[in-house]
Amino acid sequence: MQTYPLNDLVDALQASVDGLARSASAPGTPRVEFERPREERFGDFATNVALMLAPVMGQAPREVAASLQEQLAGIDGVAAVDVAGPGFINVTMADDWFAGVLAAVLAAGERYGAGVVAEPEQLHLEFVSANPLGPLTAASGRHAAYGDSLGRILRFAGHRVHTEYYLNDRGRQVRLFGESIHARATGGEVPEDGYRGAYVAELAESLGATASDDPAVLGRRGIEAMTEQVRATLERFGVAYDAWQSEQALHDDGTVDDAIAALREAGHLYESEGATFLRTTSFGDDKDRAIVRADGDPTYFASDLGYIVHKHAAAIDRAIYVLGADHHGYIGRMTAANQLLGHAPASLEVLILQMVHLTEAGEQKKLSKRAGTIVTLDEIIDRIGVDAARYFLIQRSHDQSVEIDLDLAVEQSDANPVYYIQYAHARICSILRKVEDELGIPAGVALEQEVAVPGELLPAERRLVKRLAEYPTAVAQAAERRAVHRIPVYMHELAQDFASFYRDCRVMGDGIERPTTIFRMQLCLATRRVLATSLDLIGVSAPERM
RNA sequence: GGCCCCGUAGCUCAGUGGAUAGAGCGUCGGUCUCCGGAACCGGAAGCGCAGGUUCGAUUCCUGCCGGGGCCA
Repeated sequence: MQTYPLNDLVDALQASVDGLARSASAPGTPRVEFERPREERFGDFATNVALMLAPVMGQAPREVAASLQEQLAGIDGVAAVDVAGPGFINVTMADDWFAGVLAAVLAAGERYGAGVVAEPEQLHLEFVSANPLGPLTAASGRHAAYGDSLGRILRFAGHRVHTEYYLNDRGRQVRLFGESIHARATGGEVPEDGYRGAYVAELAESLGATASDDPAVLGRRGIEAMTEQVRATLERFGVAYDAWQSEQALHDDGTVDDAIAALREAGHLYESEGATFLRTTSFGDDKDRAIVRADGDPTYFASDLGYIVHKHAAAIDRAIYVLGADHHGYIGRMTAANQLLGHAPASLEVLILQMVHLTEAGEQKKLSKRAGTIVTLDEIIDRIGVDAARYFLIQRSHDQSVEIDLDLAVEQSDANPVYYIQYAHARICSILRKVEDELGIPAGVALEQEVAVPGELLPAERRLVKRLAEYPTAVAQAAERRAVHRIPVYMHELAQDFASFYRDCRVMGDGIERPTTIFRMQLCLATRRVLATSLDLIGVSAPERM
């Protein structure tokens, strides 16, 4: 596990806390966490660990804080330690420590903030997996943006991640899809619950479908064509999978049969009214689930069983499913199936994404793929661009529904926070260009110089370095909690801190000595680095000019 | 009827037990001889309701009310 300056500070205090807890034979020891103090004048970092340690020590919080205070004061880089309020410990860092942080960022380069997980896992991450029976919708766009970003974050944090799109390319829907295409080609009636979107007619034409075509064949060909379209949309959206897994292939290669055989062997199956059921209730599901219908046709759930076997064939620690809120009912049967197949409960993790609402002209749009009233991901990208779309779709917690006002996104795109962050990046590039042009100091020269604080740090400089120091923590939180939105929140804060620095601290100009210019260039370089890597974590570009 | 998510500022949302609850948009008022004004500074404005656990609850638990969704 990679550690960074802030980790070192936490570890040092943790050691003191552990020692104190041991000396008092306390049963447990609280975990040290640093946060921002209530007010900046209190110090650079604050911790409430004394408040948590007090009950297990049987002492007053302020007493505990006082004992920790001495030990903290002895740590390298700590300038002052104060106890405040009910027992908060506020720490002020020395300028040298800030220089050390900056040096650490520059030395780590694009790997700064990487490798923060203590126990790396082999992860299988499945997301989107929308039926290829139509174009990707806005909701799929959220899944794509979230899943892809999560994959990037988990990898960056230190996990090994394999991403997959599961393709539902068999079953009743495929037949219906073929019949719908056939109907469009011949001018006949689209089946009762068939697909009516305009794209079906276009598909019929591009496939050259005629009345003599077999609907079943049309369905397969239609799915192939739609899959290619889905793939193209995702590629345009910056989303690439390690693999695409066909449902049909799981049947063709015997994986589904093997899964069923294994479950039968273990005695988890039974027959009822001609159908075969899996005893998912033995692991908490609401009811047992059919896996083979009375007519001998395997259900979708049977395919899911095969897919679980397929995922675990790669010796993974955990399979992560990103599902929509409309699929939360699947959690029970999936977790049960995972355990019936002999895997530990923790080896399957389901993340539920809430819905995406689109509003236009002041009213919420009703979306239905079958009725053909959809807003496609391609349309959204056309209107607001990949960067804004990805940012919009992940900036909220995954268990919060997302609203996109299409009019606002177009007309007031300047108000989009993604531009604010990109602007900070572009502005830094501009400053560095200017310093090179006018003073003849290229970025490379500043990078090679040892970091040295010229004189005393200004508040805006301290704020900016502190924010940079917090980046590894933000990455770790995003990864641990699967909280992709932590990244845009962090980036925005960083961009704000840079804006204040820009206002208060000139990199070049009258009265700015060379050491100051070099130091501030280094600050710019470190900030640009973190902006660029964090933007990349969510698949958004970091432009040098806007 | 059962289950899931949500209720924080006018709006959209951060904040998974600790100090005086934050940001964007909107609003009101300021800042342009200055490295990019797509900017900066400041003001007004908020935890749905009621219990419980705790030294301490926006956060955890229960009930109610309200919004959304899935299943039957």
